[in-house]
Amino acid sequence: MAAATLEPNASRIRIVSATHSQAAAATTPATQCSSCHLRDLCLPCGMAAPDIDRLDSMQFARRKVKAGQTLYREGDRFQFIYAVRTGTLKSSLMLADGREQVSGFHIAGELVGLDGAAQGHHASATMALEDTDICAIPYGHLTDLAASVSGMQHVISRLMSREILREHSLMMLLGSMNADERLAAFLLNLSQRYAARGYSEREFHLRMSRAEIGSYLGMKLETVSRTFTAFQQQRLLEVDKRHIRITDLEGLKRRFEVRVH
Amino acid sequence: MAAATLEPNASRIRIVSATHSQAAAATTPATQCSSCHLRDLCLPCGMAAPDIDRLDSMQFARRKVKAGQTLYREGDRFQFIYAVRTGTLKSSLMLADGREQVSGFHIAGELVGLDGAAQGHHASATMALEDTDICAIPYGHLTDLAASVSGMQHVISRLMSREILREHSLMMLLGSMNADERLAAFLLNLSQRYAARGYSEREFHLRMSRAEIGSYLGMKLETVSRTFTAFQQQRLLEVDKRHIRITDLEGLKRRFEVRVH
DNA sequence: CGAGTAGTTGACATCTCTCAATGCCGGTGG
DNA sequence: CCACCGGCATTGAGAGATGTCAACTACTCG
Repeated sequence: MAAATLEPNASRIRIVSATHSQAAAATTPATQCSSCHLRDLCLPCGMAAPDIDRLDSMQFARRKVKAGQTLYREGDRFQFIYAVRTGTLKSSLMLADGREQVSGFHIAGELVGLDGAAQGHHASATMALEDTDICAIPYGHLTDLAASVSGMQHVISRLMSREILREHSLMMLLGSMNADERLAAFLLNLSQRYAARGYSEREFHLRMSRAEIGSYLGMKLETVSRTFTAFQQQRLLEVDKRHIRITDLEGLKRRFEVRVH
Repeated sequence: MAAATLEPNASRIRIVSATHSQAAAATTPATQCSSCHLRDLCLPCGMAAPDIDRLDSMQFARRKVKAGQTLYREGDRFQFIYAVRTGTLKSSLMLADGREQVSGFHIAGELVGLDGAAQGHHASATMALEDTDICAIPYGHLTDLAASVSGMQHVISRLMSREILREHSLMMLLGSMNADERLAAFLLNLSQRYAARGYSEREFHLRMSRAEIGSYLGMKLETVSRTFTAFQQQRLLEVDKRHIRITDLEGLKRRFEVRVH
């Protein structure tokens, strides 16, 4: 439903900024990892300096994705993985009957699109929730590089394995937690990710709707909304639409006693 | 709970067959991929003949795991991935309060343990549901090989990406399906996997308890049981404890119109 | 100003869980 | 050999959580 209403919007936007077409070369200047402020979070994370230099030789294309525009759709050929520079994306899968399952939200420094490596085409669709800036990393070049630079092989596996872990904890959440625990886990996860990027861990702005949060957490938007107000009444949060202030971080953590490592 | 009652059992067994200790070298003769009857499903799947020959040079150790015994535990050092030769395994994660979330069941020709690659230790535990025979594949050797054999790099990424896809569909299942759809999806998935191995797609024996199925599908064992009887009343299945006969495969598919393709 | 979108809230329906009783089976020990 | 026990599965009744439907508000965009 959300997808159905948003797609026309996406194409409207595409007409305005027609240069940003799917899978096209960059319109903005290329970028080097070594000088990127996200280098400690993103692709080069954990790499040795000489290996990062090799990455620089690849000159990743930059691209802007407007709010509501899709980066790739389910079934699109897998050519790139994408590093988020600024902004927020969501990935989602579709059931035949139109039900949407949001499989992830991605913020600055995170990598998107690895799900395509198995079959050569993307298994999910990814859309910008706000105006977003990305690096497009040609996957083929990356694996070529891995053949010559021994450390690179490890980097790729680590990226994928990290993705597997991420999905593990989502499965945990969906499989064995109730609504309170799910929302608490979600907010704490976001909080940590913002904190790692130097933003406040207690106060942030959600870029996604209640329906999108609900889909991600396996619950309906009304339940998300009710859980937000419940948390507010328990003095864990202050909520004003999409603006969140965590007033009792410890209390929130107590809701969600997961030992996800 | 399941884990707590089964662990002592595992160690009892270990005393009896003391040679099969965690992460130890094989006690059974090593095996070559090229002559394995599972080669088209397992690790070498999709590889060129010369590359498979390179695999053979690694001489994977074989190991037996008795029913109830664990292959690795959460937190164990990640050294091997394991290929199932015969038998069935389950992987699971634990919440701090003891709730278990089964994250997968693995049968012949499937690979287990890749979740450890990100952090160097396993994020889940894996246990045999029946007497099981595996190949232990040293992950370090595999990545070394990837550095010299260009095709191998691709194989590893494909394996991991496949794991990501598998978890995607589980997320879909947990996030947006009801009890009927979940159980139908589970049975159809099993059916397909057995069919791919030359077994009947309509009749098979479940190696896991109702509680384990329930944990995997995010529902309670009673609900699993009730759903089985409902399917039986609708003439979709014949169920006798763990023996399943699918009498209306198409009808079952209609329950679960997922386009996970 | 009017239409559309997002969010909140209430009332009620439905689904799944919880607790409890029972049956079945295989293994063990008298 | 049989009685007993423990584990697994099934079933019922009732509770509780979440979903559904609908009304209402606030806000944005044209």
